Amino acid sequence: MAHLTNCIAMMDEGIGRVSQIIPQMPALEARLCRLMLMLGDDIEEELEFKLKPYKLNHSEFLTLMILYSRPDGSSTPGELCEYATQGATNMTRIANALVKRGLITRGASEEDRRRVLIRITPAGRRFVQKMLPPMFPRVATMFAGFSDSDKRHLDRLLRKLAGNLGQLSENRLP
Amino acid sequence: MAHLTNCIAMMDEGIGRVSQIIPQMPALEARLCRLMLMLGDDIEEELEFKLKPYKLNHSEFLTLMILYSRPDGSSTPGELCEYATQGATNMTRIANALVKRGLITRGASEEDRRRVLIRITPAGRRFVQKMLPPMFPRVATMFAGFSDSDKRHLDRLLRKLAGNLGQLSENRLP
DNA sequence: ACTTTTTAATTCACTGGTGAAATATGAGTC
DNA sequence: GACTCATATTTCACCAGTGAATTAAAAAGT
Repeated sequence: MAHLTNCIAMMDEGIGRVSQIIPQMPALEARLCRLMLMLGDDIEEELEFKLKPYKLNHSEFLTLMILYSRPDGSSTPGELCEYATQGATNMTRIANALVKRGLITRGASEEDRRRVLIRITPAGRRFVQKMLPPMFPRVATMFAGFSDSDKRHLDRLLRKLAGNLGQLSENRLP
Repeated sequence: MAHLTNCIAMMDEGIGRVSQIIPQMPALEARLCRLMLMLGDDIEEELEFKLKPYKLNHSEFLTLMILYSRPDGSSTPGELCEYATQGATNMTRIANALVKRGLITRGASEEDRRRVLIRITPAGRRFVQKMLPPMFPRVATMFAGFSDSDKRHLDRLLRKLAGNLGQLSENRLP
């Protein structure tokens, strides 16, 4: 049997038993939470698998895609940290790796000399255009059997969840 | 504005622009995929935040919870790897950490002497019972504003997605 | 104008997690 | 019953990511 299915079955039983011992637990919500975590991990694994032939990891890929999606193909480490949800430390490493492969360039900013300007190269663009299409079939397969309304529903529910999570994370910072 | 919301807005724009350049991209599916990844990361972050006061990380917590949820409170490293989706190497480290804190015990199995028997201690059970309830409010808040039907729908869609992902990961192993 | 504070990026030391090899036991087979 | 083969765990060397300190430049306060 598929590993994921197996884990989910085990999780269902486990949460069932725990909520018998501790009845005030929000069992349904905890289940949804665990499901989101498991699926997130599994999608990440799937993604890393598809990236392996290109010798990229998730965060390098994401960084490159953000640059690719920019009208001017450029950004700064700080901004990339924000959108790739990475620490500045790690962004330094990511940029090092991508520069070494000639997919991006790094140069000093003219206006603000503390800043570094990161720009995707023509080679970087070609690389993205070559590697992206082979990933499409598997992405499409992930949602096989989903009707249009299923997809819309899922999108709506996930964004709603995102709103709540956003509030939670704001409450914990200050 | 909340970081997550910001990232999602940026992702929407980015995918929009990329799918103009590469129209055969399954844009809606890619969006759902990215949403799942972002939310998964964010929920993980939220979880780790709640675990920090107890000096546990996600995988240690999950391992402890699996043991707690077992009728006999015991398992083996191999089985825990399977259900916590961890490599054997890391399970050794996790077990070391939990043994050192007196939350589990590790002993040789009688029947099969290759195996190691891991068992939650009374102290481990007390620890779980003390740390779990304070997490409930935030879990409940995650799904604030979700009707019962929303939750059922989300559960159904996530399990459907899990089924598809299970197939994908089977196809890539052999 | 000059000191203080803030912001951007990097470096360093560390934690968490992985793959490959080592160790040890059990199972199958001739 | 010795000989492969498979299974369970651990050890070792490495990769990815983080927090704290560092460097450098800009902005704000006086």
